[in-house]
Amino acid sequence: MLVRIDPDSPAPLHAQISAAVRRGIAVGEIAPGERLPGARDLAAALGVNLHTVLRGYQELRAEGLVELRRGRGAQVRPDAAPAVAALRQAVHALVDEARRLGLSTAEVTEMVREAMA
Amino acid sequence: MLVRIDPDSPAPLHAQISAAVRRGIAVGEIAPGERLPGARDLAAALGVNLHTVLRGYQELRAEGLVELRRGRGAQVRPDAAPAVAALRQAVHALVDEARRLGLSTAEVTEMVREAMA
DNA sequence: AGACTTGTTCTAGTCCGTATAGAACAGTTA
DNA sequence: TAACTGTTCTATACGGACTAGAACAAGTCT
Repeated sequence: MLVRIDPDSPAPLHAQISAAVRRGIAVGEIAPGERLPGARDLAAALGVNLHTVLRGYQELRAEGLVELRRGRGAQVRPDAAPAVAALRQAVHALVDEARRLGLSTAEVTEMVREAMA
Repeated sequence: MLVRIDPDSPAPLHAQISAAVRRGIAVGEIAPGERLPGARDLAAALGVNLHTVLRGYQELRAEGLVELRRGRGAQVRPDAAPAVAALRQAVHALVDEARRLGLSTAEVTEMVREAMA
């Protein structure tokens, strides 16, 4: 499991961490039941404080994606997964509307690129 | 034109202001060429500082939705087509969800490219 | 049982973005 | 000219994000 962080991003570090794990689950990089790296280990690897990582993990727990237990660590809940399918569906709806307006692929992807920036 | 603000929202006030105007354009509440309320007036109406409103307006200018000129005020650009604004809003929503999932810009644009093909 | 690991909780401090406030400035309009 | 409107500047206050260190509690492993 790989977690990347951008210190220059306006997004809070804890949000970036939870997003990275969320993405891993959504894409299938992280399987349900799998253990996440220990908070102290990940904090050291990212050059970030322990509490920052814990906060990201706790956000994931609040969403029901992972379980946190002392001694055991953070574990992806067995019933976690979809999300990406829903996103893909939203993309289709968006693309249909864009096509109806006569926008090109380049124009739409550029809008996405701008919005992501 | 009606702009609503929620002081308790975690979203910054300037972002709420620009979002409200963006939505107004998208839904057609605000027509292209129409003038937005003066920054000082809107600030007083919302119980907010002048600079906060101006910042929201400037965000809209950065997106190409409005023009700002001294003495004239804020004016919705003639080419700010409501439909496109609506699509832009949809893109924003999609991008927000994608970001929440931790997807990269490349991954999202690729999903769009596939869907457009 | 005992040692170790891991999340939990607490206090405390720094840093930065948000928002406020006031003032002076520069185009636009009537 | 006079009033209006965005622009720019300085300054202050507040809160969230992040860091830091420590003690604590539940689970794991030998």
